[in-house]
This record gives sequence, structure tokens and C-alpha cells, in this order.
Amino acid sequence: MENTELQTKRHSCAHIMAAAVQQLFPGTKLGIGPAVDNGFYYDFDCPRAFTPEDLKTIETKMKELIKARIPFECKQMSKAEAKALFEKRGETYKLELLEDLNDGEITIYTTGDFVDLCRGPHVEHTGKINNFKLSAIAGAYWRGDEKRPMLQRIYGLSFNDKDELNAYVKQQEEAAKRDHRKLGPELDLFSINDNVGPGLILTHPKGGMLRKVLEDWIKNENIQRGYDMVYSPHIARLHLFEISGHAGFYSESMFHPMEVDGDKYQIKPMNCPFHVEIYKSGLRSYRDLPLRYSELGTVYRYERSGALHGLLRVRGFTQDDAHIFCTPEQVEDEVKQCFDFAMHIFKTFGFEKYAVELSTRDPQHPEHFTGKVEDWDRAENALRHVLDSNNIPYTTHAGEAAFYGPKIDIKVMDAIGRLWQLSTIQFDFNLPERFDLEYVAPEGRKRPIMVHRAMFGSIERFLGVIIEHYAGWFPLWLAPVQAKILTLTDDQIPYAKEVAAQMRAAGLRPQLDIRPEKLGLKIREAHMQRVPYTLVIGAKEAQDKTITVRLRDGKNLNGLPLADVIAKMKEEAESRSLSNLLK
RNA sequence: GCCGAGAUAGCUCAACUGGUAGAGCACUCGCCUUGUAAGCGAAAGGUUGUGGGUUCAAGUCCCAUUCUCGGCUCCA
Repeated sequence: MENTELQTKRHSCAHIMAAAVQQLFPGTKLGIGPAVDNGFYYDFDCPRAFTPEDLKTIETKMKELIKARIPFECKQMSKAEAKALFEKRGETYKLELLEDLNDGEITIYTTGDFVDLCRGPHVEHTGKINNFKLSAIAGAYWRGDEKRPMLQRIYGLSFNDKDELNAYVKQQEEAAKRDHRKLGPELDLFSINDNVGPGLILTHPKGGMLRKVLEDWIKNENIQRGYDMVYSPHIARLHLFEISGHAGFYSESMFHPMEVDGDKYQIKPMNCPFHVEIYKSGLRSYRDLPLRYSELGTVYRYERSGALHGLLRVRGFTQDDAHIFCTPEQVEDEVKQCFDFAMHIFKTFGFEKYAVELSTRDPQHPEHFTGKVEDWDRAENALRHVLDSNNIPYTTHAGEAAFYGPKIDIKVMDAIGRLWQLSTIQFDFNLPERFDLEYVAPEGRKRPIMVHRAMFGSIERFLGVIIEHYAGWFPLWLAPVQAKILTLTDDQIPYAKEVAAQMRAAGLRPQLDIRPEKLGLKIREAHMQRVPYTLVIGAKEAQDKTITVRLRDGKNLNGLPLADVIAKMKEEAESRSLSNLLK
């Protein structure tokens, strides 16, 4: 919260909204009402469901309160006094919050008749509030706990001035235009279909080409970094997941097993146990380590229906998964290599905004975590050391580690500022134990360290993120159709076909548009399909064996020699350039 | 899963308080041979998400259900 003045305004605005709501809907109980990134919210317990029309009524009431310039008054009081006050007002949620506070640190803010348990600070009076807009109604569990009552949350936007507010609204509109759920079907990349089922993706030919390019690239990157490629089946005996522990700890996220010949089979939610079994298929020496098994492994997880979100949260997805088995001495090098790999990917795709999170165990609650303390210490230090020595800013989340090991997660920001996890590097002290993994060291049999890692996270999610990141304007190496060849009249068809053939021979992906339509129409369609280069062929070009290239911004490069165009495009694609070489 | 909103032609949307489901674009056919973001015309396209109910009459009202969207929770 960098701008404290704005945060104060936002929080005060939340109070005014709550005051308005309590005036309009007497008996409404208060939850909490903090300032957030773009404004504020307040949670209410009101028997009547708020409607979008109510937002307008509440806004009007808020404006009345603002006009009245009601002072925000702070009162210090004892716990007993505060308790009596909120009991009288029937504010059961505030009473619960009060329980967690110590005597002597309780402050109450009042605004006219409105009373709130609040640390403050606030603006002097309601007249200081302006430039806000109530934006949404949503459900939210009391204290974020799904076992507690669901309250109604009203979100509001609030900024320093009108321009900032308008700019924010504008930015949200722009972001909505690049939403992958809209662009994906528009660009014919993928669809989700009711008959197939929620959270299950149909990848269309163009999306398929994009995915193939991504998969080829990541496989090669893996191989160059010393990973082996393995494959594993989509189903396995449930028994496998009983050994791994997933059938116990993870069963809520697994599809129900199916009956086969009196035995139970499970569609896989994870690739790890398979890779572990590959490791176990032979006796491993310390000389063999590290072993790095990689697989584009498709997994199926039962995600709760309300959690599904386009390509970013689905029920069937393919992880660019890998498991590294190594000695304790090798751990840090391996983690560093994984981290460098992730950075290489972000650089290749041009992601500038990302957040690194280190999740460690909570030493207060050792019972939540499996494995030896010295292993945890070594692992956490390795993760921390890699981040520190690379000067990577990160946030540490104590207690957020998985029960089986600490991890680094890297999230990137989508078009509308939401963070999505892509890369993850996780230690696992659980599976080596459960599967009794070993390697032979000079001093005898030892347990290897196991590291899970995914770089894209899931191919589907990565695709969703890059659709939004590029707004559909993929760099040439990724674009499913790299150039659209447009003819002016039927006379140019033979030359257009020759151009397409030469481009294909050079490894490029052209597409012909030889319809007898106006050039303007063809250009419009090529542009809307976000094709990087539009190649125009008229009588002149056919005659001279040249090409007129129309760039994305509308600029034309007239009469370039065909061979030059192909060479430049080839260079641009092969170098995975993020900008056009033809310009 | 929970709270709320929604679902009408391939897409974007219309149809006032219940009274014969329409338009633009796309698709198909015909004409136009076209020089940088939409040429003209015609035809076709629907069991209004699905299943019940109320009514003389349901896209519209009621119930159930599926899916989608905004959040919560959870996560790659």
C-alpha cells in the first residue's frame, strides 16, 4: 500500500458506503470493509440480496452523506465498552473480531449514526470523499472460510481524481478486449463445448499449430538442459495413488476411479508417481544422478465448477512436468538451473511483470509438514540462496509450503492484472519416502532428493496467458498463420501459389486468400485474424516476382524481392524475435 | 461447492406490462476481376440451454436442472 493518503480515502469511502447501506437496509450487519488495489469493499449480512439497481440507490445515499460533511470521530475504549456497544447494535461479526483484540488497542470510528470497529486512520469528514463508483456485488465467506456464512460484498472503485478513475475503467475495457476467452474463439484457437464438458478444451487447428510450436520448443529446451523424455499412461491402478498418498490427501481433486476387471483404475491427477516408478525400475548409483525425467503429461483434476476459468483453470491439462532426482549436494545447482530456465522462458516470451514467491514451512507447526528438519533447512536455504544470489525480488510465505516440501512459484500478470501461476519448483520429501527410493552411494544406500518442476505450468494456461499478453498478435515464430497472401485478381493465382510453395519450403506458414473479393475486405479479414504479415500480389508484383508487404500498423513495403521477404521472415521466426525484422 | 447475475440463428443483439420470434454480420448461391480495414442482390438459417408446471395462450410467469459470467474458496 504505497499511497497511504489514497488508501485512507478508500477506507473512509467503505465506511460511508456501509453507513448508506445501514440507512437503506436497517438491520444489515457489518463484516469487514478494507481498502484494496483499485478501491474498497465492504461485506454485509443482509437478508435481502442486493441488486445492481441497489448500487445506484446506495451511491445516491452516499452522495447525500458526503454533502453533509459528517466528521469521522475516533474513540478509544475498553474491550468491555466496545463489546457492550456492538452487542447493543447487534453487530455479531464485529463482536467476533473484538475477541481477537487486546484491551487498550480498541478504537471505534463513528460517522453520524454509523459506528465501526476500526484501526483508522480516516479523512476528517465525509465531504473529503469523491471520485468513487460502486462496481460489483459478489458473495464472500465470512473470514474467507467456506464453512462460515456467506456475506454480500459490494466492491467500489476509488481514485485520486476523475482522470485516474476514467483511465482505470478504460484500461479494464481494453483488457476485456484481449481476454483469451473472447480472443481464443475469435481467432479460432480453441473452444469449450457443453457436450464435451466444462473445463475441457477443444484445440482448433490454429491453436494446435501454436501448441505444437510451444511443445517442440520446450522439449528441445529440456533436452539441451539434460532432461530425459519419458511418457506415462493417462490411467493407472488406483493402488499407485494409494502408495503416493494422493488417494488420501488429494482425493477431493481426483475424478472418481473406474472399475476394470474387479480392480480400480484412476485417471491421473499427477505425473509424479509414474516418474517415480521409472526411477525405481532400476538400481541407481550416485554416478547416475541427477536424473531428470520430463514429460508433457496430461492430467485430469476435478476442479470445483465455480473455479473454472477459460484456459487458465480447467479440468484436463498438460503440464510440462519434470522430476529431478539428485543427491543433497546437487540440490542447489539443480534449483538454480530450474530458476534460470524459468527466467529464460520469461525473456523469450517478453514477460516483464512477474512475481516470485517462496513458500516455506511454518516452524510453529511442524506437524503440518513431513520430512526431516535438516532436509527442509537445506531445501529452503537452497531456494533462498538461488533467489538472493540472483538479486531476484521475492516474497516469502511462511507456512504456505506444501506438506511435502518448500517451493518457489513464479506468477505472471494477465491483461487485467490478475496473477497466474506458471512456473513452480517444489521439493518433495514425501514420495521418495513412500516409494522407498534409493541410490547407491560410496558409503551405502541413500534416499535421493526429489524436485518437481514445471516451467509453463500447463500448456493450456500458458496459451491463455500469452493470448492475453500479446493480445492475439503473436510473434512470428508462434503465429499459426505467419503470412496471408492476397491476390488482386484471378490472374495472380499462379504466382500466389508459387509464393506460398516457396514459403512453405522455407519452413514458413503462409495462407492463401485467392477469393475474387475486394482487396480492402481481404486486408480487413487478415488484420482481424492478427496475421503478422499481409502479402499483397497484384499484376505488378506477379510481373516483377516481388511482394508488397503490409505490416500490422498499416505501413506498406512496396515491391520487395520475394527471396528477401522469405529470408527476413525466416530469420525473424528462427530467432524467435519479439519484433518485426521486415519494417 | 457457495452467493449473485445470465443463457434467443454460427457471432453480436432486439422482441413494452404473457398475444404470429426479428435485424446486422458470417455461411450458401448469383453478379462484380477488384490496389490497402466491410461491393451488390437473393435464399437459407430457431423445439428461445434442457425437463416439468401455470395459462385459452409462455422467449416472457413458477419449479428443477445444465452451462456461462462476476466474486468467495481452492489451485498448474
